Amino acid sequence: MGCAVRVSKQKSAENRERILREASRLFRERGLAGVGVDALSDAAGLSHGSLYSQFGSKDGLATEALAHAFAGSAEKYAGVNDIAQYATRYLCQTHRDNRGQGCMVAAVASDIPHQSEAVRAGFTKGLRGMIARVERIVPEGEDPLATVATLVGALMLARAVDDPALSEALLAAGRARMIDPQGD
Amino acid sequence: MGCAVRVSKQKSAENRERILREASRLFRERGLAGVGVDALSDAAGLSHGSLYSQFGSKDGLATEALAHAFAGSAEKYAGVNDIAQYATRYLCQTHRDNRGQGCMVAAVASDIPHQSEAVRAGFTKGLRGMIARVERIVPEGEDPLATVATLVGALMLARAVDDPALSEALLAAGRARMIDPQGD
DNA sequence: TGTACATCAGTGAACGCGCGTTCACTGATGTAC
DNA sequence: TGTACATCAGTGAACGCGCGTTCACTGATGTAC
Repeated sequence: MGCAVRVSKQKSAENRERILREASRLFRERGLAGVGVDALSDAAGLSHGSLYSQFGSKDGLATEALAHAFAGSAEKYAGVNDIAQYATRYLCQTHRDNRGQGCMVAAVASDIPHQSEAVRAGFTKGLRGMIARVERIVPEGEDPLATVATLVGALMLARAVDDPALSEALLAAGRARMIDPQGD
Repeated sequence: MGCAVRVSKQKSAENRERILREASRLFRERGLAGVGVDALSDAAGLSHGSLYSQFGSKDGLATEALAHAFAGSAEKYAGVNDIAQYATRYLCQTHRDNRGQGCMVAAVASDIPHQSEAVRAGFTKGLRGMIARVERIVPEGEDPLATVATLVGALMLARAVDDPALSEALLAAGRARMIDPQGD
């Protein structure tokens, strides 16, 4: 029955890609500590040993899964060229409700202080990417760091609260701040 | 040797208070999933059984520890009556580096979607408290929800990144946005 | 006030479970000739 | 092109460990008389 065997280079690369795709989804959905190696390997249809063969440790996989997710975000927001469009796309119900395909920064930010150096470094690199993207489209004189903080904070809080009205209000407040920074 | 015995009502109330104080510190320092019941009871100098006697479950303790921390924050910020002072106190290195005594919202925000109904409800209540405090001191026309999102987001990201310069820049950007919302 | 006894905060051994990791093994792939 | 063999991606059993929770028990506290 389904015995372990050597696998072609192409198949192996496909497996690696699939592990990263599923891991970056699961980590965003449940947090870095919230997914075990069995859940990770099951989602990719492999045994947990294959995961060690490819990545060495759960931490190694987490580091690469972060990079994988950040690469996806870079692609997704590449064509966005004004801050209103960015905020509309970032602070919407779809993004709020689909953690698994969304922003890794907002998904794991408060886990990061408890992670390894490698993971923290990967997170920092990904956040810098987001900052650079925002920097290009932010109005003259606005600090892109404050804009990113508002985007990330509003999305995280909208996901955390148990009141749908407050959740929507948080998203709306963030969008309004981007589009009309003076308030009403 | 140190046998289990009944304890006076006063002693029991002191124990309860000490558990809550240590639990709300540890949860903020290491996250809700990052502290086990043994660590929690050890920190209070009791056995883990006493914790179940007082709170029923880890989740029950977490719910009360959240409320305890939020009550502390309410007291701490009660006397703050302009947004510049609030931001200066909230977005500083001391607050960033002392998670255990700081804002519970920023400490556990991205853990919350994975918690029980009771914990989410407690978090939402605490966040509403923070919003109400900010609402009173925010300039006319500014949305307090956006202000809170910026404060929380900036603090969380400042804690997450591994580059001290970027961390300080995130805090400074948040402060500047509060004090001079037009940017430079 | 003094005595008898029920209460219950706290103890500590034990539970089943899932965690991350190790390791001897498999056998088709890929390579050397 | 055909044959012999080393490589190594993936398998699955096993590991020690810490998790959250249960439970029979203890004995000073607090109460009823």
